[in-house]
Parts: sequence; structure tokens; C-alpha cells
Amino acid sequence: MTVTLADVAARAQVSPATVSRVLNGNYPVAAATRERVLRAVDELDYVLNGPASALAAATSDLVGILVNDIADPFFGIMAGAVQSEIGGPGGRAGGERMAVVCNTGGSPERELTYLTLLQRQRAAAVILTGGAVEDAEHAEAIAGKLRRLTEAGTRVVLCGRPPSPDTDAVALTFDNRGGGQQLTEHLLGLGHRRIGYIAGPEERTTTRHRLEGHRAALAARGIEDDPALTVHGPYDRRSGYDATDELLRRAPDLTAVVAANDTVALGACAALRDKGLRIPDDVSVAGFDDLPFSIDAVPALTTVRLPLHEAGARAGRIAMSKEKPPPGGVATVHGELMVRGSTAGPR
Amino acid sequence: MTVTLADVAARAQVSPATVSRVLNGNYPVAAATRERVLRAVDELDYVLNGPASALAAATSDLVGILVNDIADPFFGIMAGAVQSEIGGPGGRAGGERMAVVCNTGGSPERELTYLTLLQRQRAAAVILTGGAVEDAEHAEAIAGKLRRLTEAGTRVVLCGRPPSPDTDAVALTFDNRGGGQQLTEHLLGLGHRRIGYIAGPEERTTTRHRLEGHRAALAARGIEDDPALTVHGPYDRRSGYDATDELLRRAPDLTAVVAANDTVALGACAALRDKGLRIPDDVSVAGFDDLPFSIDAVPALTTVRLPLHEAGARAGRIAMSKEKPPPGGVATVHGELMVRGSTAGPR
DNA sequence: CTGTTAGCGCCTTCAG
DNA sequence: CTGAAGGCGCTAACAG
Repeated sequence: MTVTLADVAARAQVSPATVSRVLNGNYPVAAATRERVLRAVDELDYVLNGPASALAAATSDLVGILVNDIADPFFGIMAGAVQSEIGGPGGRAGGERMAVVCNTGGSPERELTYLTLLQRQRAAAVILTGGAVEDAEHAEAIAGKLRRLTEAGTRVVLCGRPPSPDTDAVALTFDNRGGGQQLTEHLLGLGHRRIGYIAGPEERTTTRHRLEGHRAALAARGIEDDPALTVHGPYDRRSGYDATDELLRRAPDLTAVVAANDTVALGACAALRDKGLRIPDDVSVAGFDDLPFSIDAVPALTTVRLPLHEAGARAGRIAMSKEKPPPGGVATVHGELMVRGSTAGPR
Repeated sequence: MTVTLADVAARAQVSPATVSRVLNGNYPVAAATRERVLRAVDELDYVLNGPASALAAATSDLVGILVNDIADPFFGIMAGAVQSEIGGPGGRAGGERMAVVCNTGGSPERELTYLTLLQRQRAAAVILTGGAVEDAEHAEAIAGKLRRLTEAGTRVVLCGRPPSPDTDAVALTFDNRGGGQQLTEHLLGLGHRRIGYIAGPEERTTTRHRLEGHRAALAARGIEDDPALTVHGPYDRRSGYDATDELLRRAPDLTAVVAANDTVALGACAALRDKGLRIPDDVSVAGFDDLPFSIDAVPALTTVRLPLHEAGARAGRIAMSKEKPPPGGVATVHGELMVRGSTAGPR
């Protein structure tokens, strides 16, 4: 049968407790004894039983990272960064912590399900990335879960997501509103007045904030917001393509298109090209996020760079208590406008 | 303190065993009783203790997915697909299985560490995606782990990775060799004779197989393989950019560049453009994988499409025993040549 | 520094 | 269909 800690103890001629101590390295053990135990572990090819150890210690080495879409580099970059910070020695049971990323698909139900699963596993920490769905009921359900999670000793960090009120969750929020505003200001500064806006899915914080920034920039210039110039859709290429067709139909006079993110912007570029329109000569295009491929678009995409890696790493450190949480538990992470070839003055 | 199954039992006026039975739904329980238990669960806001249940049942609901780079959509797409198939009811403890993706960063050590962690957790299944490092020692270490994993009842599936000999792991292998060959044949058919090749990192199966395909195509035409025309590098944009510079320096007469994958190809395109070379007029470029952004490159990238989503989904189903493993435990998944604007005849 | 002793919370025979 | 009882493998006080 499967070899247990007791087997190791027997072979090393020590008590189970001692074996446990050398394995967890959190208690003094004589060098000679430790040596003997380690050898026994090796000879027996022993592997600690995670569930048993988690049960006894009432905590596990699991760190959960929730993402909306694992196929989207936006999340992949953050998840990878988080993970690079949570590993390494220091945890229980051999020192290795296990980062697990959970793909919610943007569905609040799955988000809740995963949080419950993580709660079940007595996760050491949970990090939620990306925008949240704006539904009072779900927000409350999530907040409740987060509350129970923190009460149970799980550290919760939100990365790229607004704070969750009445919760001990630390939040690193992206300044989507400010970024959106900068972007549109840039376009207005170039002389554009008829700007199409391809927003993300409705009812999501990210979508709303970016759109608000856009409108704020418009308002600041006294430009009336034409509802016909805004179209909503998912965060994918196809949506950008279709939305651009639609915008062009509604407003053939538009001179610029702002997309909810870079992926959508690429779709917009494709639609424009297929219509024989040149970028930026006929229509300027801008994205958001500055994902790695954006600089390789032709022309290179003007966008707002979000420090995804840095934010993820910081979230990871906070989750591991390697870094102090920001005062008030909330920090705003700003984007940086990257002006490139896809935007220019209107013809 | 935290509410336990016993608390629920007390409130519902049944025995703990009964509560366990309704929670796991794997045993007949009177409808009225179940109702009562469920209500108690709800009122008490009870959450099953994962470790305890895993300990008692000697198995968990965890399914591990190992990827080389979580920020790369190549892996994200597969991971997402796997996960879409492993969820849903049918598992123990509430019916939800938990897919966790683990980022190895392409390091064999971390791969081993994660496998040990998953073994520790008594994972229900483990899926390894993408190419493997070609080092006899590591290959044997991994094979040993996989063997022990399967012996312990964990189902192991390799997705996009060659079979692991002397192992019960099911393998869905990509036909990288065939794809590479097709691609180069396409270029040769267009009339190219001096073709630069930007290979992936050395010592990896994917790199070697794609390169072998390329050379096989060359050999079939009786073209001598010029070592100066091959450069190795990581699977990223930067590598494609630098390698292209290097190739151009070594062989100013080349008329085409084949990249290890699409991301590298984008870097190659950027380098070419920065040198004032036109694609495909001056130099043709081809990639591999057909990631979503590849069609939006300008010109659109000629590449080999790998059915990443389908393969991942199938791996997930096999891991969950929802689908029969292929005969012999090995299946080859073929790519499809996608000819687009980035390749044309040499000037 | 090391051994002994109790559980951690749940599942699973075995009776009833 | 339901209850009682034992143990899954490990950790965490306590002693020594």
C-alpha cells in the first residue's frame, strides 16, 4: 500500500512527530536525525499526504487565482506574475506552495463555485483578477464569500478589480476611468470629434469605468455624447470586427474608433481594412491594456499600458504577507498612454 | 468555530452519516430527509471540509493542468478547453471538480515539483500540456512520477506532448514534424530556396520535431541544409526579432523566414519591417500554431493551425473517463496548413 | 532535541 | 433507508 509517515518513522527509527518536523522544517531537529529521516523518505519514495496534513493543520498550501478568461494574455500575465511570488520556501509541508488558477469564464456562478471550492480546500490565499460583474445580488454573494474566507484565515486580494465593500479584501484597482479619459483626450487633441466606442460587455466594472473615462473626456470638451457611437460586445476580436461594421453603418463620418481592449481593437482594424479604409489615414484606432502583440499590429496600436505583471506580483506578495497592504486596503494602479502609429489627426 | 458536518446533522436531527450521504449523493436517502439536511446546510452556511473528505475517501476532486507558460494563449486555450470538460457534476462532494492550472515556466524542476504537489493532493487526474524538455534524466524522473501517479489512481493525459514510455499516460501528440514539413514544402513550392529558420529553445521536443519537418522537406528537394540558416531562441517575440536580425546578417540573400511559432513570427515581421523589407514582397514569413492574433497580422500570417481547443477538450474528456482513450494510448493530432498573405513567391 | 497522546472532519463498512 | 463506530494520515500540544 501507499507509504505513510509512520513507515518513514519506523525506517528512520524515530517517532512520527520527528518526521513531521523535519518535513515541515519548522522546528529544531538534530542534523544527524534529519539526515536519517531524509534518507528514509528518499528510500521509501515517500510523499506527504496533503489532505491529511491540511486536515490536521487546519490550513493548506493552496493559493487560488481566479481569472475571467485563461486564454486571454491579460489574465495569463497577471496569473503568472502572482504565481512567481507565491512560490518558494516558507510554506508548510516541504516549503512549496501551490498556485492554482481557476477559470471562471466571467460567470458569477462559477466565480462563486470556485470560491466555495477554495474555501473547502482551506486555501491559504485567494486572488481575484479582472473586472467584476455589476449585479447587486452577485456582488453581495461574492462579498459574503470573501468575508467568510477571510474570517477563516484565508487572505483575499483583488487585482485589477474594484474594492469589495465591507470586506477585508485588499484591492489593487486599475485606473480604468483615468486611462479611458487620457486615451480619448489624446484623440480629441488630434482633432477628432466623431469617435466610435466599442465597449466591453455590459454590467462589468471594467467596461463601465473605461466608458466613463471616455465620456468624461468628451464632456470636458463640451462634446455631446452620441449614443449611436457606442456599441457593446464581448472582449474578443470578433466583437471588434462586428462592432466596427455596425459603427460604420451608423456613422459613416466617424474618424476614430476606441476599443475596450487591444484584442477588440485588432478586430476593429481588420474590419476597417476589409472595408478598404486605411489606419490611421482614414480612421484612427486605439486599444487598452497594451498586450504584447499590440506593438506588432500594423500600424502599431495606440493604447493604455497597464502594468499587469507588476500588479500581479504585488498582489502575490501581499497575499503572502511579504509586502504590507496599502493603507486603507486599497491602492490604485495607473495606466500609461502609449501613443503609436494607429492614431493620427483626421483627414 | 467553523461549522462541521456534525453540526448540520444535529440541526437536521439525523446522523452525520446521513448528511454525508446526501452531500455526496451517492446513496439513497429519503426525499424528506434530504430536504431537511439541505435546509440545515443552508441555514448553517456549511461548507464541506475538502481535506477531511479527501483524507477519508483517499481521493480528491482536484484535476491538475500543467502548462509551460500561462501567459501564452497556446497554453491558455488548451487549459481552458480541458477545464470546460472536467467540470460539471459527477464528482464527489457536491459534484464539482476543481481544475487547477499550474505554471511550470518550462522548467523541468517545477514540473516535477508540481507533479509531487498534485500527488500529495491525491489529484483525480493530471494533464500535461505542450512540449517536454529532452533530457534523459528528467524524462526518466517525470516518467517515474507519472507511473507512481497512475499507480495511485490518478489518471494522466499528455496533451500536445509525445508519449512517455513505460507509462500508463495517454498521449495526444501534435504532429509537429508533419506540420513543419508541410510549411516548408509550401515555401519551396513557391520557389524559395534560401529559407531562414528560427527554432524554439533547444532540447525541447516541439523544437526538434518542427525543425526535423523543415529539414525533411528540404532534403526531399535535394536542398542542402545550411546550418547558418538556423537560429535557436525562446518562444517569444523578442527572440524572433533578434534572430531575424542575425539571420539577415548571416544570409542577406534569404527570401523566407520560418518561425518556431506565431509569436516568434510576429517578432520576425517587426524586424523585417524595421529594416525596410516588405512582407511578402522581399521576404516571406510563416509561423506555427495559428493563434487568434495571427490572422490579424499584416499581412495575415501563413501558419499551421493546431486544433488546440479540440485537443484540450479531448484530453479533458479522457481524463474524466468520458471518452475512451485512443488505441494503444496514443493518438496523433494533425495540423492544417493555413496559407495567407505573409508568404508569396520570391522576387 | 525527541517521544507520546489526542484529535482534525469526514467516509464507510456493518448492523438495524 | 438510517445510525454507530472505527480509522484515513498527519500535526500540535505536552512531557521528558
